[in-house]
Amino acid sequence: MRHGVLRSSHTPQPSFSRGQVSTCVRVTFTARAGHPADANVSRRRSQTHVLPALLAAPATTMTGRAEATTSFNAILPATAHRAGVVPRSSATSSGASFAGFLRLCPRLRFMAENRSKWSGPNRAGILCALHEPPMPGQHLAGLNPPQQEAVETLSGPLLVLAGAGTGKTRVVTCRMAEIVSRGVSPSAICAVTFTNKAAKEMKERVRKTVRLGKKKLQTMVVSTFHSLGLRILRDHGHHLGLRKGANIADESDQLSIMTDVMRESGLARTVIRPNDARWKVSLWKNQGLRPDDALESAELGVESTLAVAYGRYEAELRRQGLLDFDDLILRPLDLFKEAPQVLRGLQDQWHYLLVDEYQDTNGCQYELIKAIGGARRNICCVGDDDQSIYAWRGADPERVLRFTRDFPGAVVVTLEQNYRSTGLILEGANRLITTNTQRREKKLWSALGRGEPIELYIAEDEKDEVDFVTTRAMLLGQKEAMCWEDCAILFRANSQCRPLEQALRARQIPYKVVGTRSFFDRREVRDLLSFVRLAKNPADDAALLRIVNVPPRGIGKSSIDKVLGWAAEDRASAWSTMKRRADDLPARARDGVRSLEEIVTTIEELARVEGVTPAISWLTEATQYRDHLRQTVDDALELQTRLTIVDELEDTARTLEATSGKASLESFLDTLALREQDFGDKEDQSDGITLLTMHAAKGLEFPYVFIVGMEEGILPHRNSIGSEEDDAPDDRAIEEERRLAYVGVTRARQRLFLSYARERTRFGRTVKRTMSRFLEELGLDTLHVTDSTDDTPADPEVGREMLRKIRSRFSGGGPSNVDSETVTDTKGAPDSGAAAPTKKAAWWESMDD
DNA sequence: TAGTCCTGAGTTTTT
DNA sequence: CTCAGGACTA
Ligand SMILES: Nc1ncnc2c1ncn2[C@@H]1O[C@H](COP(=O)(O)OP(=O)(O)OP(=O)(O)O)[C@@H](O)[C@H]1O
Repeated sequence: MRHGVLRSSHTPQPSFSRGQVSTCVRVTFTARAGHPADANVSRRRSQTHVLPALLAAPATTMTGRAEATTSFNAILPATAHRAGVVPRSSATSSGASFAGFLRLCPRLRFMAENRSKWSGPNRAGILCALHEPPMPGQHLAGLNPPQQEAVETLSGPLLVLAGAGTGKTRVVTCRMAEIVSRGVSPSAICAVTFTNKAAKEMKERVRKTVRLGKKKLQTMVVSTFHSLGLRILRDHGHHLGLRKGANIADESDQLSIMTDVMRESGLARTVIRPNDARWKVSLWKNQGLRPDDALESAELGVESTLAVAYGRYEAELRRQGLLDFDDLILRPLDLFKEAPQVLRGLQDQWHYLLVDEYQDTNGCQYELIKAIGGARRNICCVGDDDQSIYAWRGADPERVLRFTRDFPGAVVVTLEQNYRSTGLILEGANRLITTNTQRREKKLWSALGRGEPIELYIAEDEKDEVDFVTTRAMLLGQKEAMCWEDCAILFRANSQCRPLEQALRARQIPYKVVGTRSFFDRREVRDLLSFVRLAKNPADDAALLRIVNVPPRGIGKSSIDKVLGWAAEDRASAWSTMKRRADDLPARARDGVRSLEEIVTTIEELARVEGVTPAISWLTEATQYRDHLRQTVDDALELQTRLTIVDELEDTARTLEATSGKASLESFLDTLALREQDFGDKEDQSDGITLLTMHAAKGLEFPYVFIVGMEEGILPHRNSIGSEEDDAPDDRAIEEERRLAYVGVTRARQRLFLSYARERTRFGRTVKRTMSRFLEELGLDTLHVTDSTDDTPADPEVGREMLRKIRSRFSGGGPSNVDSETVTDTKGAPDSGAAAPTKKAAWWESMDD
């Protein structure tokens, strides 16, 4: 078959989007041999490139089933080898390498999974190879010998220590399946992960692996550490004197409480910013240091004053019946001391504990798990010291290496085969990580062939960089039939996300953002939830203060101060005091208190009787929150955004109750506080490119990965580099950054695109940037580099550089020309606009257009 | 009490 | 540059 250009002749739907192509898009496959540009394309494509293109054609043009199967059978082994995906010896249509090969073909996978009409003999085989593991009940079949050993080691401490993509998580899920298949009740299993995303992913994998009904399955605990801690506190917190309605303090509550206690402790915000103070206190808590311990270990001066403030902070939280995130881990430990019978109960309940990403557990989390493991010590941890990226939060990168000391007699299993990435990606990752000195040496190899080289794009500026990403992504959609959902864009900091979103939106490429906290941190959400919090826990002064006069109801600053004064005298909560002594306030304020009281009690009643959804709807009505917004927000677009946020909050309640039945205010607030549920009603995880930080990406994988901002100052982050005057750069910090880069790189299965910008506009100033040291360490000479200005190596001569810039502005594509390949194809398939996949722009996205 | 204007600080990563 | 929070005035 000749190479050619895929051109959609009917709907502008050149890219392939799962779930959208129920009817075949007609694609003409035009051979373009002889075109001057083709020589270039062919040469470049002679590696794996050709493969997806070939597969894309039959998938869209074929109608007959027989044709489909024969074509696949004919093409697969040969092409696979030619493409370098599978070594010749294993390039057959059966066995593990076939599976590996299939995983690299999103299009094929899509067909096998979604086109029920296609039922050729290979379908079962393909599905079998793709699904994880092959079929429910056959979980052992998809494992290599060391994995099997780990899965079958069912008693005593077990550590799986292995590099990225070696199937550690698969071990965890299959081990759970194995436990269940031996007749153990799923309720005896508790699996813990670090992030919501990972927990969700694991639940999904378990669901596919275990042969169990939904009911039974739900008795199995698969959750994050924090949600596990909260569960324990909710069930048994009364032993600690924990108030029934204890609320979870969000970041801004923590901040305002911290600001208060700092003032009381005589700690000026110029000395240490409240946010930094909060951060430091959180670190103490994560290390398991109580206020006394902190005071003892603190250096004299600011730190010891802060330790005092820490004590007050804790007291204040307790007074208001609040828990901060760290308490969710810390307080269960107190509980176990206070009420050993509770611990014994848990030990009896969970006979099997599993911890994913063990390298990220901090001191307290370790204690928690160890305690629940008890004498049975039936703890299975999987991890990779090279992927430890949470030291800043109290995790100890060496903890995973200490496992055998912490749990004497532990079985340790190591895995060496990487099933995720193609060779060149893996080699780069290995080169990068071996630069670290503090690490355990590991073997890591891949049988997936060399694959494509890692690509590096050197952009002119930040705009050029995002242009590159979107252009390249569209191209991959057109040429390689990339599903949007097979693609992810990774970045170091959340702030890098916005520009990407804008660019994607401009091209109408669908996307989804993972874990951005922006929804929950919106003022509208926090306001409305504060009413709910108050309804649940009248002692929650933080919540009261936020909404006491929102929307304005005549309770001004002086009234509030009065109430706070009385409350302090009586040692009572602000809300109860306010209600009790409303008559001592000015008439307007008194009326305000009465109406607030009415609102709060009604929320509670409504929620109790009818559920959260009506309670929230009623709340927005009763407070006339929407009208309030209409009055205070002038900008029409901004208003629209905020109104939609209110809608989305209602939808969130609705979604929660639709999936798990009538909910209590508590479970609603908890779910939101722990960010366990996506915001709004988008349970229908629409297809789209995934945008997420490298931290959030840990444990996930994508065939196509972009990593942006490969610059000194971003990755490694400048706070980790150490200041210029500082002679001793912080090696530990740099090594963590390097591990972070390693995590990012190892998310990619098939293609990896790195990029950085030569200059960036920050705070209105244009700043020159330099390439990340990690690029050098990955092996710059192995990267396929494309420069924004030219493909020839950068010329130091300034004049010529400028000339090039000018020239590129006039050459049709604008300054954002990607590599020659791109240009060629854009000509072939005239910009058909963004792919069809329509994504209704989510509410929060319309904000900054 | 509520709205407007101005200053100054901000960019790490998660629950 | 942009947004948030503080000071100031009606
Ligand atoms: N024995 C196996 N045969 C074929 N594929 C496998 C095998 N084990 C795991 N895989 C596949 O390899 C990929 C990586 O597996 P998994 O996510 O479990 O790795 P991991 O070690 O947890 O990675 P990370 O360290 O990045 O979290 C997955 O796509 C998984 O399906």
